[in-house]
Amino acid sequence: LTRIPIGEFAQRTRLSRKALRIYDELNLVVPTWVDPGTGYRYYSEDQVARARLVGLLRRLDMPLATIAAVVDLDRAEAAAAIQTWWDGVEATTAERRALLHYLQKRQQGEDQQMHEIAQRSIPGRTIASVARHVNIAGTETFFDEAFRTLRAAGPGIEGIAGVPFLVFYGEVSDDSDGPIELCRPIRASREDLIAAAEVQVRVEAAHDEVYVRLSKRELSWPAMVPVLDALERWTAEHHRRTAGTFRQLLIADQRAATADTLVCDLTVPLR
Amino acid sequence: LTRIPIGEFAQRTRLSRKALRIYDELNLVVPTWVDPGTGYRYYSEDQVARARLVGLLRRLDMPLATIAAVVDLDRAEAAAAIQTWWDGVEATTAERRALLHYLQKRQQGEDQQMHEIAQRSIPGRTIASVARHVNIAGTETFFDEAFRTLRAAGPGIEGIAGVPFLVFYGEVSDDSDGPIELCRPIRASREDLIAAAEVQVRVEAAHDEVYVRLSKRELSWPAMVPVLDALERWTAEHHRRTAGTFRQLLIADQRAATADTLVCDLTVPLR
DNA sequence: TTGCTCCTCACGTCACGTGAGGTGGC
DNA sequence: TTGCTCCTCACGTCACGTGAGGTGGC
Repeated sequence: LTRIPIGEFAQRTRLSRKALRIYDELNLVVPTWVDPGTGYRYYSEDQVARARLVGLLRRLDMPLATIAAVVDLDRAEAAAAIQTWWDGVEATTAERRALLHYLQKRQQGEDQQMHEIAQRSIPGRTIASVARHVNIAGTETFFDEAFRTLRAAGPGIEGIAGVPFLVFYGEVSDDSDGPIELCRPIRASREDLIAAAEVQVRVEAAHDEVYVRLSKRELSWPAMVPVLDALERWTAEHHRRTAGTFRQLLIADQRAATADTLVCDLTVPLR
Repeated sequence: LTRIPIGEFAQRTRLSRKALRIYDELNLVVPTWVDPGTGYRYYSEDQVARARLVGLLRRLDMPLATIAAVVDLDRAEAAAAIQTWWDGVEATTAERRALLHYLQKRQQGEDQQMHEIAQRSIPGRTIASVARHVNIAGTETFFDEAFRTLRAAGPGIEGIAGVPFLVFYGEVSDDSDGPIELCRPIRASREDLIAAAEVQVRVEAAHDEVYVRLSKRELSWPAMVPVLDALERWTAEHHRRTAGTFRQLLIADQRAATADTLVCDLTVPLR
């Protein structure tokens, strides 16, 4: 039945008053009693442990939203949730580290050309596509849905004229949703298609493209940066210029693939 | 003499327009020509590389201020600056990792009592002190200056009655400056002191304190959290209550110490 | 009664994303 | 002339720090 005012509670938990007020608002650490007249917050002794845990997780830089989920789980579940979150942090750090090593090697002039880059001609063709704005979390779902939509609307197996591909028109990341398009080259004319509002049909002109074949592992974001740089360099060295954003030709099922399976051609169209 | 508008430049560098406008404002990547009538930004071919480097460093999560410093250095210096920055990132990650392991062990009930905690009585005494608000970066300087101030104003060697100590009244971190106080127990009365505006003299009442002896390594921030928790637990188990914030008794010179030298008593006063 | 603690706005931080509302260029 | 690109505000994000201006409690 101790009634601890916010200042003392802040000292005991090594949190700031401001932080405590925010945690109150977010229902993370709610004072056991608030004076209705003055708005003064009073905490109890047994809230110290919870507040400290929150503070400790913040020191790990865990977002408050994640903390809110974690602190209401039981021991074992909480431990698992924390571990899962931290694995993500370590994975991100590993990717950054890899990108740093690439940068350092490049700065030293070690132009490690690990990828075999080539050029090929793409004939003019008709393309059926489904486009949408998605962020990273939504790509998987988009992919499934778009594929189903195209299959339902499409001209059937005999009308398919090539490997499906994704076009990325803007940046797709954690906190930004770029326009993305799933495309399928077809033999059919517009009339063969079952009407579906989402499906667009257009004719793509003949053009050249540079490409490189990538494994599932190399398809993650930071890992792709050096590859795109290499494609650009190759293009410049061959006195060509790129036209538009890059594409991913889906040459194998990603779901069934291991990290080293070659699943995709990364492609940039040329003028 | 290519005149690339912002949209095309954004595509080629895989940066957003918004980002490019910000980099322009910060003089990080400035368009070679801006139409004075319309404000349209036009970039040139040779800016692509610089813009890409900025984008790559941003992917590593380097702050724009650091990037601004890095991109204007030559190869070798830039490489060194990047490495220094990254070392800091890795150090922070290592500290977080250590704190996580502490948390995980604690949750599993493994109450690893690595530190020997004890209690002792402090007699009432007179204290001369210098206080200031500092953030992490300023502590070193504060320490030097405060020590010199105290020595200049103080009663001389024969008047000193104990080890100097630091009191932390608030949180001291990267982006917050807490009030911090360097204290020196003295035998002298107020009259013995040379007047110095910054120096305060006060009488501290007799009290008990819990303490633990720490090495230089254990004195870093996240590493201290478990130790403070342990002091709190010890206090509760012995049916005492803490009074105020913690202190660091400076029992050895930190500068000359190796990571394992015991340099400090971490102390919490009791009621 | 005097300080001290507490309260609630409100603004700044950092690097952008996302409209709104408007104009220039092909 | 119609779209498309570009422009400049302005607000939101995240977890607070830092006053300002005001009131309650011992």
